[in-house]
Parts: sequence; C-alpha cells; structure tokens
Amino acid sequence: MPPNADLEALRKAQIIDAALRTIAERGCANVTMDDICKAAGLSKGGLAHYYRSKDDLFKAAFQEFFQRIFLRGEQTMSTFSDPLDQLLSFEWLYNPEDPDVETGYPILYDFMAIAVHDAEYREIFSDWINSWVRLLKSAIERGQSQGRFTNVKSEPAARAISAIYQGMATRWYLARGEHPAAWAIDSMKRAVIGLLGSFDKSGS
Amino acid sequence: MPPNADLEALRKAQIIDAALRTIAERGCANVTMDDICKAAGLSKGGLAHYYRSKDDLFKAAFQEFFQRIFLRGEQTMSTFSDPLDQLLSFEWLYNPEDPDVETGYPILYDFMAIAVHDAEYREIFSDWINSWVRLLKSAIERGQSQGRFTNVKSEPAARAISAIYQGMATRWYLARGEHPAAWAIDSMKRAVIGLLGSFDKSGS
DNA sequence: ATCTATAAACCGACCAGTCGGTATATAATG
DNA sequence: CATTATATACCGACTGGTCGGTTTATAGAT
Repeated sequence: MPPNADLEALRKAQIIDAALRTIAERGCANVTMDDICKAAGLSKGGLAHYYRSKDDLFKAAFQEFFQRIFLRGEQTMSTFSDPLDQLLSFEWLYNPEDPDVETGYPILYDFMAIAVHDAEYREIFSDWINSWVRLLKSAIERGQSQGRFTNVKSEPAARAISAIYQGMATRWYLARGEHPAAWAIDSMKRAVIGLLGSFDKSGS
Repeated sequence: MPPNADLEALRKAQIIDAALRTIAERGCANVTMDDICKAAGLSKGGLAHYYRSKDDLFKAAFQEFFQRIFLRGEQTMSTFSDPLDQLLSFEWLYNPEDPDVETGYPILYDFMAIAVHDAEYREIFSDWINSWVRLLKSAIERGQSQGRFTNVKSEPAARAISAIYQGMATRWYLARGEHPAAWAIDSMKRAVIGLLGSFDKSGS
C-alpha cells in the first residue's frame, strides 16, 4: 500500500547501518542523533520520519546486529561437518581483520552495559544466547549420536561453550597485548574440549 | 599542615562509595553529578572541592572498585590450601546475595563499555586482569610442584581460567533464567578442570 | 491536488562545570 | 586570652552548551 515500500526498506537499512557504524566507533553514550543523521546522509527530520525516537532506533539497530552476527556464526559453522570441528569453528571471533568482529565487540559491550539496567534488552540478549545454544546443542547431540561427548548433557554444555567463547573474547578484545588471538583460540579449544570430556554427567 | 587530613580521606571515601552505589543502581550513562552529590550528602560545590570533574571521580571510583573486588577474591582464595580448591574457590562470583556481586557486575559492564573507547580504562582493566592472573598462576604452579596440571603452561592457563570465570558470570548475570548459579558453578568447574587436564602442552 | 519524503529551524530540558560567597578551623599576633 | 589573618570546607545559583524531539517549510511523486 505504501507508494514506495522499497524506499522505506532502503532508508531503514541505511539508517541502521549508519547507527551501528557510529555506535561501534564512538560508543552509545557519545553518539548523538546528529551523528547518525550525518552518517546516514539524512537530516534530523528525515531520520525522524523513519524512527520515532533514539530508543526506537537503537533497539532496532541492536536487533539487526544480533541477527547479523548469528547468521555469520551459523554460516561459518555449516562449512564444517564433524561435530567437534563445528564446535571449534569460532576462531573468527578472534580475528581482528574481520569487519564484523571489529565493530561487533564495541556494540556488544555497549549493549550489555545497557541490558544491566533494562529488562527488554536482557530479553533480547537471552534470545540471542538461546539461538546460539540451539546451534551448539544440535552439534553436541550429533556427536553424542556417534557415541562422543557422552559425559555431558547437551544443553548446559552448549551454554557453557558459548560462555567460554565470550569469556576469551573479552580478554582478547580489551587486553590484547597479553591475550593475543593465538592465546584465545588455544584456550577456547582446550576449555571446550576439556569440558566436553568432563567425567561426571550430573550437571552438564 | 592540612587542618584535617583525616577528613579529606573520609569525604573521598564517602564520595567514592556514593558514586559506586549510584553507578551500580542506574548505570554510568544515567548518573548525574547531582545524583552523586545527594547520595554522598554533599553539595555540588562540596563535591567539586574533592574531585575536579566527573571523569576524575569516575576513574577514582573504578580504581577503588577493582581493588576492592580483587581483595575479596584474594581473601576467599586464601581460605583454601589445595591448589585445585583454590582455583575453584570463585563460586562467590555467582552468589546473588553477595553485596559485592550485586553491585559489581553493573559497574564492571559499564566499565568495559567505556574501556572499549578509552585506552586509559583498558590499561586499568589489563592491570586488574594481571593481578588475577598472578594469583591464579601461583596456585597452578604450586599444583605443578606437586606433579599436577603438568599438561598446561601456568600463565596462559591462568588467563584462560580467569576468562572462564567471567564468561560464565556474564550469562549468569544477564540471563539468569536459563543460567542459574548451579549451572554457572558446575560449568565453571568442568571447564577449569577440563582445561587443566588438557593434553597438548604446546599452548597453555 | 494531495500525500510522502526530506530539510531546516527551533524549542525546551538537562547537565557539567564555574563562581561568588559563607562558615569553620587553625595559626599568628599582641 | 582575645583578635586578626588565612586557609580549608562547603554551598547553591548561574551559565553555556548539548541534544532529543518537534514544527514548519519545500520538493517530488502520483
């Protein structure tokens, strides 16, 4: 019905993109609507036409971000077939050349800091984690159907693995001097493999 | 010379305390100097007498915070004697009743979000991590002198363990519904024990 | 002509930092 | 001891600027 539905989609994509770039570069707290307008090549009024408020825009931007990153992980994982290889396919998380990574952590850390004080943001975070967990869980279960990883329960183990990825990432991103990518990758693999081989099945 | 050197220390402690409480409650982005003044029972001018700027105050508050938390961990760890017990002595990180914990994560996440865009903050973070690493490393090495943990190198393993703690904590704190304390503790232990038993010594 | 898209100007709330001033405490002086 | 001088501690009104949001104006499409 809208005369140009394509234009709206295009503009919204432009705006979200500009918002994510700007947030990544300067951090939520230091980003103004003007900054985003300029980055998007629009005026204040133009932007307001598509997003009512800053909150609105940020929420939409974060949603888009999470979807993008998840898709990225899903696709990378699908290039492997062995379950363990899949579970260890997240080296890209520690690749500084990767544009998703470069912008991703600033956005993620900003998001989490807000989520601490905002239930709706926590909900989004939970959903995101849950989609990672589904992905990892299915890999673990495929392994278990081959008689591997039999000492763990798939879901808690999947959650633990996803937490391990992020734990290493935080160190690598914020204190890279002492935590180079090689450390992150090696540690991630040791922790994941160690966890999958853990003996007592009662918990994970 | 100063008429009351104690007063200055007292006031500064009051202010820092008020700042940390307020930041934990509402998040850096939503905290005004007025908020902190009120929480500290001082006027704007009174506060300005002790801290030149908001930046100044925040930096001092974060420093105090990191020191406090580290002391807490160090003390808890020292109540155990077996190296592995010491390395697993961080269950308190996932105790919602603990006041340090309750205020700690909001502050830490806020801090990290700022650190992404501020080298000085990253420096503080690095130093903090390094002090944890020294602590954990010495426990690992005491274990190694007893012929245990022989498949890992102490420092990278210490860094990995510290990252694991935090990875689990993030899930527990932001998505506790699906990541209860029991999950966090169990996962942390499995990952740490698994990592310490990992086979190839080349990395960790 | 009407409706959408976009721009430009504007408004009002908010807030960090400043500044003139007051009160209090110590020190110096007679 | 009394008085003055001086430094510290603290207050709260004010300012200058920022920023989110709104309103008004204009251009283009149907």
